[in-house]
Amino acid sequence: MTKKSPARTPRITIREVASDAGVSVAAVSKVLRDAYGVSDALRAKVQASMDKLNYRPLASARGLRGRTYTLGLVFPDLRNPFFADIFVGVNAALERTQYQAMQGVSVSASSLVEAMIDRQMDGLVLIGPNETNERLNDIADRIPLVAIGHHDLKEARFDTVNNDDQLGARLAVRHLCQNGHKKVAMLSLAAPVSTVINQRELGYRLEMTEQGLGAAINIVRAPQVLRDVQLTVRRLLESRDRPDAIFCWTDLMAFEAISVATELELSIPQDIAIVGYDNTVFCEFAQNRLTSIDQSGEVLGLQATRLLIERIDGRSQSEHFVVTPRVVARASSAKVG
Amino acid sequence: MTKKSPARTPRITIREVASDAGVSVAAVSKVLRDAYGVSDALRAKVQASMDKLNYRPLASARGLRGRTYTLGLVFPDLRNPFFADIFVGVNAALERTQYQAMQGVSVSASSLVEAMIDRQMDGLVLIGPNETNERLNDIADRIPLVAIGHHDLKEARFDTVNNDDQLGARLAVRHLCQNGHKKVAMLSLAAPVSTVINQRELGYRLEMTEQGLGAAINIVRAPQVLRDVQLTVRRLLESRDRPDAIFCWTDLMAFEAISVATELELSIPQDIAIVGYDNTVFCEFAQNRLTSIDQSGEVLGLQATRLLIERIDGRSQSEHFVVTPRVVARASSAKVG
DNA sequence: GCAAAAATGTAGAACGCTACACGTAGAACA
DNA sequence: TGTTCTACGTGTAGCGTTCTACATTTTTGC
Repeated sequence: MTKKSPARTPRITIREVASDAGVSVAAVSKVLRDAYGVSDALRAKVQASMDKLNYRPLASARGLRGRTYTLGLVFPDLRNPFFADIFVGVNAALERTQYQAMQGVSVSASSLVEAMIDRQMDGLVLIGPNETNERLNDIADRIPLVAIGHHDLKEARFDTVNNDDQLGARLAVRHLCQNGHKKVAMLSLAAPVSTVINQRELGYRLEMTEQGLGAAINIVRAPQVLRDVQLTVRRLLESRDRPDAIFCWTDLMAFEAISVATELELSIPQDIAIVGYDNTVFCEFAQNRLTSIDQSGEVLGLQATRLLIERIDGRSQSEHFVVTPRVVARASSAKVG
Repeated sequence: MTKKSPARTPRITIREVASDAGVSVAAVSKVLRDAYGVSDALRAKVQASMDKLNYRPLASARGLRGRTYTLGLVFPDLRNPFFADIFVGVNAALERTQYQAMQGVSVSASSLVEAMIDRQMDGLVLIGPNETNERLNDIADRIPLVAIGHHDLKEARFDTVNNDDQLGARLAVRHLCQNGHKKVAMLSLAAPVSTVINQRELGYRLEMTEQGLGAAINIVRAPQVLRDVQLTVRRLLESRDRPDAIFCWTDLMAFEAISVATELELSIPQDIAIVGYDNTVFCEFAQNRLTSIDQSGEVLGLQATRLLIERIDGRSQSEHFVVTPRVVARASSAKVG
């Protein structure tokens, strides 16, 4: 089955570095790990040899005894450009460390997480995980874990990084109300993909009530499939008592809402105002001009990575970092009347 | 520096499986690798033990002797949803294999590739690599390699998967001409990110000439930065002899072009027609309605993965797979006049 | 100046797996 | 009957690191 592959030049090993520098293998390892008990002279000598031979430690071998200096990022999907922001933050945090991030994508994180554990990741960042608290705790028992976008914190044995989704939703509703929109509907997701949705729906409900619009509360849930979202929005916009604003749980959905509204020749924001969530780069485009809630993905990624490395280094008490979201107002929700 | 981490339950090893099944470690390894010389009875016994103990082989340990069953994907950027299509194809190809894909993102693949080699990836798929043929050959000498979106094939020691970018560009121009647009400009990238650009520019030139529009050839190059693209497009659209169509090298750029045109209150396609490349999901939206060239990312990903696994299994002669692109016409390039 | 403590370096046993080299038993062949 | 194959299992030496335990040297304290 497996034929012989063409011979490849063998790698430089720690042994060769040691012999080149005239020291022991253990000494080189110490330098590598920045461990205790290394004189400046030794370090310099070893560094010189490593540079000269262009030595790079092999992660698998390191992993067998210690760590691999690899972090796993688990994304729920690659389509949403918001995740790119998170990634930028992760990379910023990794700068000047030995760590490297590897991403995986999966709808149900389960099997991917196992695969990452098999591959000796030193720690995991789960983004918007569709998992119960219990399941996450199980994972955390096996590998240092940080979750971005998970709000169920009872006895969490892992760290979390979130924006305040409840507040974000409230800000969206408040902003719409301030601009004269009353019948604010919310476009949400049918399958509760994560606890994030619950928080946003809750925030929406609370703020609507607080604004005295309790009677207008209207949460419409669409499946994640493109076609179905459009159908759902169309039904909403063609309904007898059409809302005058939609708060969409994600920019991506908001763009679809804009699309349907455009097709129905409704004008935005006069006939229907729209607010999204994530403040993706696409919001800026003139054809969208989408008001959105910014949760600074970059900060989320940066903090999550920071916490993860701390955890790998031994911290066992959980920490929970929260970012305050803010409204970025654009034309799609401008004042009317 | 490194504190003691909380004790984690130790992993099940191949030794425990062997002892549970009452066979040798070597036998278990054979079953694991589907190697020659295993009776059905033995296999069944071992499988049962593995299932019972919930055994999972450790990739690092495997990597030290054989392969890790991990493939590395190198993306140039995460923002472009086109890459998500490629990823879908990759995963389809990996179904029912032991392999798992890990992604990394980097503008200059260099250091990421090194990191992936350090981490014992069995092979690499480089997507739209900004690298010379020579450099890619160097990498291919060290690890099985497939490039998606690389056209410089002289003596390539790796496989490539491409759509016919030259043809794609020709189709775009031809389509625009057929719909009555004459002064077709091309919006390209300032820094030649990959050989893909050259091919598309070449196709544009050739087809323009063939259509008798050689005099109207106009390639405008913008840096990859958002703000600069908008500036470049604005300058183009406000110029004395404004083109009546723009062929954009990427959907993402096309959306920006639409944005600027909208701001300038030009109507699409009457004042300016626009065609993109990649046929991203966003093209479908009513606010974009973007005509685009489809290069079926899913097929690209699938084929690349297939080729890579073949190569890991020992093939050393290069193969080059080409997908034929097609025009997906939408309103942004409709017939005028 | 001498003991104790601190600093610096080394040897060598793992880590979990693969793959080579072999051993054995039964089948096929002459 | 003996001989050669083939199929199936096993023993074990690494793969390239880390890390504990220990040996040696230097510094410190008095």
